[in-house]
Amino acid sequence: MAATSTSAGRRTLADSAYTELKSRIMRSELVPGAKLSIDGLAKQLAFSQTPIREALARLESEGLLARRPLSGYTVEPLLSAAEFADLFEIRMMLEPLAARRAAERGPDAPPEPALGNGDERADLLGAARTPDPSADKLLFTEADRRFHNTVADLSGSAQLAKSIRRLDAHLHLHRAYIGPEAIGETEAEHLAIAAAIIAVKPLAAEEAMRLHLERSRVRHREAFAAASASAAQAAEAARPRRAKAAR
Amino acid sequence: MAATSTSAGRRTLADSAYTELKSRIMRSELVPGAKLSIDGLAKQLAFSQTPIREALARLESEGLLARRPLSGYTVEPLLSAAEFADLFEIRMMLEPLAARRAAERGPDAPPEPALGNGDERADLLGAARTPDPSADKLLFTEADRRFHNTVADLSGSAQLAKSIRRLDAHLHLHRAYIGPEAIGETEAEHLAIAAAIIAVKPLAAEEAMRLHLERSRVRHREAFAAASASAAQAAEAARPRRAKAAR
DNA sequence: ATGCGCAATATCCTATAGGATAGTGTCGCG
DNA sequence: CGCGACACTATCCTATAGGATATTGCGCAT
Repeated sequence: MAATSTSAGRRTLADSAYTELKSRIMRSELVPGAKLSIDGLAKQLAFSQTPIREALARLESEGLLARRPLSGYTVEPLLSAAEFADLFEIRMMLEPLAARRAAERGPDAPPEPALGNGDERADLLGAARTPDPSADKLLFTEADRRFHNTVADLSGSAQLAKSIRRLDAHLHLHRAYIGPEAIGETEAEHLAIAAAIIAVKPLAAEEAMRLHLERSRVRHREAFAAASASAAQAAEAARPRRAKAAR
Repeated sequence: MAATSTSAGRRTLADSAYTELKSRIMRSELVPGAKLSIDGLAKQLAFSQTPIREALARLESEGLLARRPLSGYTVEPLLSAAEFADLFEIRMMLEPLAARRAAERGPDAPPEPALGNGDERADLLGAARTPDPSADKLLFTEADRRFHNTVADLSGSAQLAKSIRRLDAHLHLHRAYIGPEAIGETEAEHLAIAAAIIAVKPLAAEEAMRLHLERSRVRHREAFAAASASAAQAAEAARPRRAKAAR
């Protein structure tokens, strides 16, 4: 699930720290601009510094954190309006292709070993279904990401899947600000895409994804203003002396 | 230059280790499948384990290394033929757009603070020029990467630039296998793209980039076979008892 | 001869301590 | 009253040591 997948086996402390910190960023417990103290986190999570360090290095590589060599890590700022538009433009190029490929491959395509577990196809409809109309926003966020990642994996192209997967790292805040009525629309569009893929209709799948992204972009645009405003004041609140610093 | 840019200031040991290890992978001193011992590297580079750990974590996030939780890091395998094709298909979507944008912005575009230093435009022609017809292959590799990254930065879209930048991580081996006559062709195509951007001709720049990628794909395809064969036997040689393990 | 189980080793993972550096607050001077 | 220099503190960076785990090699039974 993580972009940096720990294939299988034991969960090491570095993995736990990585998951925990990423979750906090997703939940907006760590607002953009907040400073992450390295041994502060170590004490707080009851880990040593080394696993924290490793987790922070990964998060920096993903673009969620910024590092200033002898000064510490800070949470990267929110997407600007221009970056937001660019992001959707890129998605609009990549994801419809992924949907088309997923449909083209058909139900009995050879399972790509490098990609997911192989049961993505069975999971497709499940992933398309959003958890609950009035459930936690975070669940919706996660479900949305999961569906798009599932389609990306089904495309059979590891490169494409990785590119798509890396894009949505910055969408968490905007997703969180989406309205409840949008959840139903999103689910319907997801189901349409899934249906086209299952029915092996490549062009329909591509078009459905394109439509979904276009509508999603409009939906998010409203949420974008709210998120920006909220984040701005949160960042302002974080500016004073170690306000939101991780204790 | 590195995808994980260390903004500015001091170079920490972790940065040095990161650069050194990445360089070794680029030079094929570390072949795919080779095992990277963590304290072996520490002794060899005369660092402690912690900075090595941090460097490895970053390289893993970039996709150059694979990690198995309690077993160590290994160099990721070379691109398969299918992945190679996919990679160029993605580049073909992203990079022409970047070239067009770079030309559209014109010479006096507001310098994007989040992006490079701002002197990319002045550097464009310099970057287009390949170092030497018969120079080291590694220099060509680096120059090629630099030119494409420069164009990506000039696009003004941070998201687009990051997406493009992340793609070329796996191209190093194939670039290294390119023939000397291809270097001249590459330079000519680069110069054409740069000229179109400088002349503020968006459509020409886009088309020039598309043409360059198409020709590049054909050129690389031949190199691909050679690289695959060589890498296969190298991986075979690395299979036996810790053959290429980092001492 | 082949497959299985056990022991030894190398390696990773984690914890703690010390040196170095950037940021902050205070004091004194112009 | 404003500004510069100094010292202090918090934090990062690096190094070393010990416990836990996977892998490897050997021996034995089938």
